[in-house]
Amino acid sequence: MSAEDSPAKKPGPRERARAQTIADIIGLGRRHLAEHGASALSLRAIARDLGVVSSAVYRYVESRDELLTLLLIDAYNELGDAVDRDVDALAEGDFRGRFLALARAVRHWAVQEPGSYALLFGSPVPGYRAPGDRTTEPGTRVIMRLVGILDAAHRAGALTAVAGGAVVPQALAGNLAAVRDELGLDLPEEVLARGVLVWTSLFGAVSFEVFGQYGPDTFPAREELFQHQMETLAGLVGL
Amino acid sequence: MSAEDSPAKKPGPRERARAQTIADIIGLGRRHLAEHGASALSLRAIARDLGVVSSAVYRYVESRDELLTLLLIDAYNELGDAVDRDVDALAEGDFRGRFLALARAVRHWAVQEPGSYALLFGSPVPGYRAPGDRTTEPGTRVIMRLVGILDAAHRAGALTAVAGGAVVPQALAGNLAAVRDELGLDLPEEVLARGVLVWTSLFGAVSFEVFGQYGPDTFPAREELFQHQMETLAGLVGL
DNA sequence: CAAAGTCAAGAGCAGTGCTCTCAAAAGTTG
DNA sequence: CAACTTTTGAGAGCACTGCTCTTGACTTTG
Repeated sequence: MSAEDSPAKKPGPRERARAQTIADIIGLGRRHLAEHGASALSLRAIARDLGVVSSAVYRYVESRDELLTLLLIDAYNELGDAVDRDVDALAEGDFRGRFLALARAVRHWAVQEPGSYALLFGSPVPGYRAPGDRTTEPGTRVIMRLVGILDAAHRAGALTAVAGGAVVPQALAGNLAAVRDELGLDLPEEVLARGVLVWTSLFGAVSFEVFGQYGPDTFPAREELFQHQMETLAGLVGL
Repeated sequence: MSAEDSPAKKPGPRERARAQTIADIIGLGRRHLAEHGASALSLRAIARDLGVVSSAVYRYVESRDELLTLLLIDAYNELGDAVDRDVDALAEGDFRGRFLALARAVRHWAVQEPGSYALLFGSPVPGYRAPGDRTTEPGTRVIMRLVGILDAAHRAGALTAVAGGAVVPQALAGNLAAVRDELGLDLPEEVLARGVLVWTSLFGAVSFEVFGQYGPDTFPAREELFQHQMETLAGLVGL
């Protein structure tokens, strides 16, 4: 975090070259991620592609885990940017449209970058634990955006009351209230609970597709399937 | 593949010992899976635990991928058995109860065997592709059971009509009709579509929990959260 | 211009999947 | 029971992995 403690001293030709090399490594890392999967990420292979001996890479990246962290942050931010872009393209008051755009953006990015998606939302990499202080902020951008849409819709009175809501048990209501207070939201527990369900369901649907859980040709109309699922989920929270 | 062409000749002391050794290897494999993750599965480590040199293991398991396949089938069947057990414990006509039991069984097994769960529903293992002819049958047991419950409920007229159903687009309706015919179901497209959503959402919720997507202490009441989510999903399909 | 800092290379350690050869053990058969 | 056949385990070896350490060269800076 406090690596460059001098906020804006002078870039210098050296740090520029160094930053460029690190960026190249991340780029190659993403390619390897997409082609061979997260846990097959090899610093040696990256060094080869970089035209350099393996040990040289350690000058720029502390370890394989460090590279994984860099890729994690990079991927989270790319996903977050993609979501922001598509959501912001719609009117602020178009809550349902914004939710559907968010969902489509997640799916689109995931299908296009299955390796990175697997790193973020797939099985945890065996010996690796993400450093929370650097990954939580980028890692929560999508859910923040999602609850933001819900909250805005609720504040605008645009959420239609949903029927057949099961009661939220005491313990869960407490957790939800804590989340609401921490994020400064205005949503009732029932809506927040359904929002969490929508969140997990969205990624469940995307994961099924990206990880190949559907049969090879059970759902050729995957786009339509996903769209229909998201519309159903939108209805579930009254959007 | 057609190793034992004589269906039921004589077990023989040799094949018995061999089968036992393979069973031991699978058992150790499952332990390693749980402790170090799917892609860190090492035949050499298993050989060590087995008290044998690495090359000896290849006498029993063709390759690392073959062992992965064996573990995959084993895990699918364990999950299937767990689900069957819990579902069958309830009356045939208790459709909603059976669905909730199925969901709880999936979650329970997943939490208890995160390694195996990750192998089945997490990121695909880099160089590995499951042989469909041996894994599809055990791999579809849960969804078969789920649609079975839905179909039975529908045939019994126990599915309450759900409001606000988005229309199922043409292409998707075709896919769903094909699935329905192939499985001999009686469900209308709208219900089947929602059934698929429930399916993916169930595993989305479980994956979030098992893969640690929730913050470390955002939802201490995970049991209640899951239960509430499943009840909401049950309502979604009219159960 | 020389000191300080940075860099790539190479050797080396311990681990991996997998193949091969060879001798011992075990079961099967006459 | 002895001879034969099959199965088994051990060991060496290949190519790969992450990572560390030392060495020599190169660039930037005071």
